[in-house]
Amino acid sequence: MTHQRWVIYQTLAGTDQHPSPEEIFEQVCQEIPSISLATIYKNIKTFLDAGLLRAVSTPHQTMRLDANLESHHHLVCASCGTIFDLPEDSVAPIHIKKVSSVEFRVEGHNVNFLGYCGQCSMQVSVSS
Amino acid sequence: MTHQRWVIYQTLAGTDQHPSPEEIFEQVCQEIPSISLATIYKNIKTFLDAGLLRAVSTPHQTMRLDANLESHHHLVCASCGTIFDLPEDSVAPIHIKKVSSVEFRVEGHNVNFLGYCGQCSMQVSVSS
DNA sequence: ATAGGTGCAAACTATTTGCGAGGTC
DNA sequence: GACCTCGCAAATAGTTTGCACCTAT
Repeated sequence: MTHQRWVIYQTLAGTDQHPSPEEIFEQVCQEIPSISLATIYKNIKTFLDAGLLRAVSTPHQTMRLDANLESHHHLVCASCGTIFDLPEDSVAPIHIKKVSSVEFRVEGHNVNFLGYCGQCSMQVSVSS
Repeated sequence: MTHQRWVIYQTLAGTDQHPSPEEIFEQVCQEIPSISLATIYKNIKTFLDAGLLRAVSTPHQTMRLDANLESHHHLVCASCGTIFDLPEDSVAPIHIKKVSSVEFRVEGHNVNFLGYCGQCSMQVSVSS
């Protein structure tokens, strides 16, 4: 809608990198030197809410630790943030068919299933 | 080695939750009321370095955004943090065989392959 | 005219660091 | 005794918010 919103979105859409808010800020600054970092954040939030954008990692506001060193996967509740373990054998084996163009040495992988836990699932159903 | 380190580790190992540093702190506080949050963080770092502990989400120090709304996966470099996209069809279809005991409504999933990108791969080889 | 967006500065939250005191081997 | 760890407090990084002004419809 506004010029700055447009430029921010173009910057995000026009890259295959996965920029941080700070990086967006620096890029947009070249077009709109007067822009403020707060505007970047506010717009990112708007885009996220609108579903035009996704954050790459699972959305914990803080670090989450795991002393279970065996390979396993996670169920992450999008609402309350609770993480449940999922034993590796609950999921069919995973392997990359071909690593397109990128040179990359894979050491491990981890699947995050995003969804709603029993509790939140109910609350959402009730409140909607 | 020290008492506090022992208690912190026991707390981490003795839960199937995925606690935040803050939560660890509160738990350990009940045994060692004089402990400081900085000690928790220092020990977590020690454990992470030693490989006794893992952080659940991919380790960006900051939010990473993605305007590509199609389902796809990520290659995350453990060294430099760069994220590469991997088209969904590069990976065999994923599905949960059975959701063990947990009630959970899955809405989506995402695979993160952790490893080393071409650049960092070389540097590691050279420096080691 | 009105709703919503912007920029600034201040507030917050999560995490890290420096340093002197104290515990461990 | 040397070295590492602890606890405190201050510093830093990332993100959010309040507010007054401005702009598009």
